Parts: sequence; C-alpha cells; structure tokens
Amino acid sequence: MARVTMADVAREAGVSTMTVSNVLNERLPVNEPTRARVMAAVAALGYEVNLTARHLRAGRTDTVAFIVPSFHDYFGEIADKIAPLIEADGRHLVLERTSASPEHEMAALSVARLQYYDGVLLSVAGLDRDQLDRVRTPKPIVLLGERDVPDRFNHVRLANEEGARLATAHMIEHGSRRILALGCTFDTAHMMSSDRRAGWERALRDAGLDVDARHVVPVSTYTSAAGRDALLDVIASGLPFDGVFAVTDVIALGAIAALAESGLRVPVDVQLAGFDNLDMANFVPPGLTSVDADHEGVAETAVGLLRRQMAGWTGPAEHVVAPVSLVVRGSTRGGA
Amino acid sequence: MARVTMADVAREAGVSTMTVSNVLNERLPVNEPTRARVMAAVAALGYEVNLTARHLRAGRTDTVAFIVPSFHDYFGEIADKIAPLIEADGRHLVLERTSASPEHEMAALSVARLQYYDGVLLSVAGLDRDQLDRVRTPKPIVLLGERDVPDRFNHVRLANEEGARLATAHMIEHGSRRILALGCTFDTAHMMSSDRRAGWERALRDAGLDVDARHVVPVSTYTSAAGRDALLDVIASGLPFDGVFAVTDVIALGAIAALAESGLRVPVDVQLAGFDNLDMANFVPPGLTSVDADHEGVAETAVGLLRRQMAGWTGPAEHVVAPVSLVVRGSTRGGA
DNA sequence: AAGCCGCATTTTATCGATAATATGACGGCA
DNA sequence: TGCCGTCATATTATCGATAAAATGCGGCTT
Repeated sequence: MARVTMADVAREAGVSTMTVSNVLNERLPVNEPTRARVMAAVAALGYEVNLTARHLRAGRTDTVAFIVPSFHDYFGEIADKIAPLIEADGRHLVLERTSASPEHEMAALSVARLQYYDGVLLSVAGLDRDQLDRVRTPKPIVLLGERDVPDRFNHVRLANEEGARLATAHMIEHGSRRILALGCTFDTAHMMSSDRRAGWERALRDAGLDVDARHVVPVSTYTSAAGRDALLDVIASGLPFDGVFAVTDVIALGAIAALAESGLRVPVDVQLAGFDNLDMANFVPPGLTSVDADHEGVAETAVGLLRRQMAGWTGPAEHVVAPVSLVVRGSTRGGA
Repeated sequence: MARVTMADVAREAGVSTMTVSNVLNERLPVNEPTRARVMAAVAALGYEVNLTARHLRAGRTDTVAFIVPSFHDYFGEIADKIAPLIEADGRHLVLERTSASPEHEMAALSVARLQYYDGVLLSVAGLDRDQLDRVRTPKPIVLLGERDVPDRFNHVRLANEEGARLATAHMIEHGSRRILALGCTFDTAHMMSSDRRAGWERALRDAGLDVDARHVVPVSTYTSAAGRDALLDVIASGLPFDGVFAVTDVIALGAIAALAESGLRVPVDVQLAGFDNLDMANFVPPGLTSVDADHEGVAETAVGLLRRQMAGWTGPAEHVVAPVSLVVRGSTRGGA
C-alpha cells in the first residue's frame, strides 16, 4: 500500500523527477518521446500527485472554505449556490462548521486551520467586532452575515432593516394592526434580529401605528420549535395580534404550526411573513410570504470579492449591502 | 507577512526546533525553565503550527471528510449529527459536495483529494457498483446511502423497503385503498426509490389490494417542485387516489402544496406519508407522517465504523441496515 | 577513579513536490 | 575548427515539520 511517488515514476520512465513534474504541470517544454514515456509510467503505476507536498512547496491548495454556523437550511442553500462559482475557477469548495459558538469560530479562524485554504468565506454568527478584530490572517477572506465587522474585512450583508420594513408594511397595507416581531429582540448585540426589529418598527411608525414592546417576542434559539413555543406562549397569554413578522423562515414555519394548532387561520385571522425565502416557503400551504435575500446574488458578490483578493488585489475592503425584495404568497392578503 | 516558523521560535527561545516541537506536542519531556522560554517565544511571535508540513511529515491531518451530493436538507441534517461525533475524537469534519454527478463523485474520490483526510464518509448517490469497485483507496472509508455497493466497503443504509411498507400499511389500515407511490420507480438502477416502491407494493399485497402500475409516479428530480408538478399531473389526469406515499419528505412537501392547491384535504380526502422525518415534518400543518430514518443512529453507526478503521482495524467490512420506524402525525388518520 | 545510566537536548534524515539554477548536446556561423 | 546560443533535461535547495538516532552531562556504583 506504499504510495507511488514522483520518484517512482521518474525511475520507471528513466528520467528525473523534474521532468515528470514538468510533464504533469506543463511548465517547461518536454520532448514528445520523453513525455510519452512519462505518461506511460504514470498510467502503469497509477501515480497521483501528493497535494500536501505540493501545497507545502508551492503554497497553493486550490481549495476555498466556507465556514458556517451549521450545515442546516439557510447555509446549506447558500453553499449550494457558492460551490459552482468556486468550481468555475478550477477550485474546490469545502464546508466547515463552527456550531455558532465563539470558541469554535475562533478555532476555525486560527491561522493554523486557514492555511489549508487559498481563501475563506466566513459566515459570522458568534463573533463580535472585537473578537473579529483580533483575527489576523494573511489569507483572502470575505465575511458574510448580519454582524458589525471591522472595516478592514470585505463584508456582504443583507438589507435587514429594509426587508423587515417591506414585510411589515405589506401586512399593514392589507389590514394588520397588531403585528408581532417573532424572534426579534432589542438586544443590539445580536444585529440580525435587532436590525430586523428596527425595520418592523419603522414600518409601524411610517403607518402611524404605535410600537408595543410586548409585540417583540424573543426566541430561545433560531429553530422552528422555539418559534412555535414562543408564539404558543403569546397566544396563551391572550395578547391580541393579527400579524406576525418572523425573523427567519425557519421560525415562520414554527409560527405556522402554532397558528394551525390554535385554530387561527392564515391569512384570514393572522397574516404571516418570514425572511430568507427558503425553498420551502414556496410549498408550505398557503405559501409563505417572505423577504427574498437573493442568495444567488449574495453568493456572486461574495465570491467576486474573494476571487479579487485571491488574484492579488490589495485595495480597501468593501462593505456590500445586498438588496432585498418581498415575495408575496398566500400567507398574506396581498397574494393571489 | 512572512509566516512565523518553528525555527523562528527556536531562535527566539535559544533552543533547537525539536525542543519547540517537543514542548508543543508533549512528546519528549522538557525541563520546566526551557518549556517556559519556549512558550514565551511562541506567544511573543504568535506562532502557529503549519498543518500542511505536519501532515507531510507525520501523515495525519485529524480531519475527516463527509462527501455529499448536495449541501441541502437531508445531508445538512445528517452532517450536523455527524460533526459532534467526529469532534469528540479531537478531529475535524469538513463537507465536500459532488453535485450527484458520477464525474464529480469520482473526482472527489481520486486518491489525490482523499490524501487530505484521515478518513472519509461518502454518501453514494451517483456511482454504481462497478464504478465504486474501481475506487482503490488506502484510506478508511464508509459509504452511506441506498445503493448497492461492493462488499469490501463498510456501508450503512436504511431499511428502505420496510419503511415504505410501514408507511403504506399504516395508510391502508386507516382506510386508503388507492395509494400513489410518488417519486418511486421500477428502474432498479435507482435503488432508493425502487426499494421503497417494493415496500409500498408489499404492503398492498399483504392487504390483498392489487398493484396498479399507474400509481407509481416518477419525478424528474428529488425536489419539492418536481413532486408538486408530478402530483398535479396525476390530479389533472383524473386518476382517482386517496393516499400518497412520497419517497422523501422533500417530495412530500411538494405533494402537500399540490393537494392544497387542488382543494384536496389532508388527511380527510387524501392521506400522506413521507420518508426521512426531516425537522420540518413536525411543523408543516397538519404534521407530516414520516418514516424516521434515525439520523442520529445512522450517524453513530457510520462514525463508529470509520473510527474503527482509523484506529487500524482491518477486519472484514460491515454492511449495516439501520432500522426505521414510523412517526405518525396529522397527515394520516392514525394521528392524534 | 573509571564506567555506566538516565535524562534533556540537539543533530540528522526525511516526508514529496517544485523553483531556481546548472549541465550538456547540438546546430549555426565566422 | 572553435565559439556561442538554444533547447531539453538534470541537480540542488527548499517548503516546515517530526521520527529516530546521537550527544553531552551530572550522579551513582564498585
């Protein structure tokens, strides 16, 4: 089971290892008869290059990492969009996960691990600005996600506030007056949900409605189960409401379950809108109105920024806010 | 930006590189004063080990790959179960995807790429038995998935036929007589859907019902959209049915959409059951009855087999069939 | 006092490839 | 005939770490 090395191929073909290397990498020209002998030896021995050795010497892995909090849902969908873009450049995408804990995220960012990659896309979930500021890596890196990040990093995030405003305004326009912000929070440390709360709030103010703090309903985790439980608690408390803006589609799905269990009809009794426009939003009856985060566009932007850095660009970092739009479906009254 | 190497640390601490290595890896004992100087130098210079160099020399990466057809849904959920098990051994999990095409899968399996990992979990989607037989890798590897594989590979798959039988029998028991097999096929090359069709068929025969080939409804891809379209076609054709066994939950979700659009009530007019018991099955009203594939158990079994190989075991490969069970929810009439 | 042992540390060789440089053969030209 | 340039191929040095063997030194035995 001893691995076949370039030296074995060289011996078999009666040439030096450099000639083998030159044949395989087409760096220096090699005469046709020699090349043929080398190729024959490669085939006969079943030689394959040792990528680790190449990396150590040549400093290139042709591999890009996408580091995510979890492999689930949103990140899985984004990753499937990113992969073909990376592969189009002849590189390879791998996913790592951080469990959304700051320690894991720091570990994934340790310079040691980053060395395996030519570039890194990092979906920031657990790290705050100060922690990120401590990350000193010479590798090309692009951050994704709804946190505040140091200026020196390239960063792509969504128009969170605008998305939430759109969704909420749409429900107001179609008659809702007491709209819950499910999964939102006043805690500014968690930017995604506080930005989205801000958008919800702005829509209410724009419409001249007042903002009731009881309508901001936090969740324990960003899961459907937590969303359902939180909404069931609200229903049990008797607090009246006629609309729900869920901070993500995953939480909106939990809300759908809670409303169905409680006999509240969507959209007749309660309108509902989510955020992310996951694939399932199309199919869960009556169709989930959702803010479309344009995964495809986010993926292209992020990969574009990364590609530029990998090509040697060293200009100032960019901070892109990806536009959002509202996809209206049956869970709100504007739908067909 | 020149990287700090072990030699830099050694110079700073006034020792040899081997002493630095011994301090960091705790291989040979080092006197306390020396160790302290080394640690101080490491901290002062911000040294981090070069994992590529370590790999080349020591032949170990402490990394395991899970190679999947896509990052979506089922695979994302499984991966989230596998990751902690790998991490428990002090190793690291990364995901690669193959796009379910045989070429990509072969590329991911090329010995070259496998060298990056200490072990590989491969979810077989595109490769048939012959192609797999050509894969000659010295690395520990465990296959997952519903295909037929060569004996020499460790393999974990689900009790597909039994799961389909359970789901179908359950719907028969609660009154369905014409049950579609949505996403199933007679094509034996695709073992997952033909095995599940066999289970559906057996349940029908066990109940003394006859098997109507028109009830086997193929889908173009394993997506919700394809499931919905296929079922809408059936409905439009006028073929009567009162139950749907969907080959996966993702397809079942498409079926839910199609039924809702067509004004058919679940479970009153049509009962519906899926396969995989994805998280969303809990939340989509009225709750999706589904065959639970025991992700947790599958993950543990697969990682156990892999761990054994990585520890040096060379005994015969095992072929494990993971048991399944039916989780009854509101989409069938046995539910609460 | 010579010899031996255990311990801490250093030296040497190596993993497998490749960049940079060197060699050598051959043809052209004066 | 002798010198030079060109092209193909070979040598050498190196990437950064680590396994294995070597060194050196104080203490203990007899």
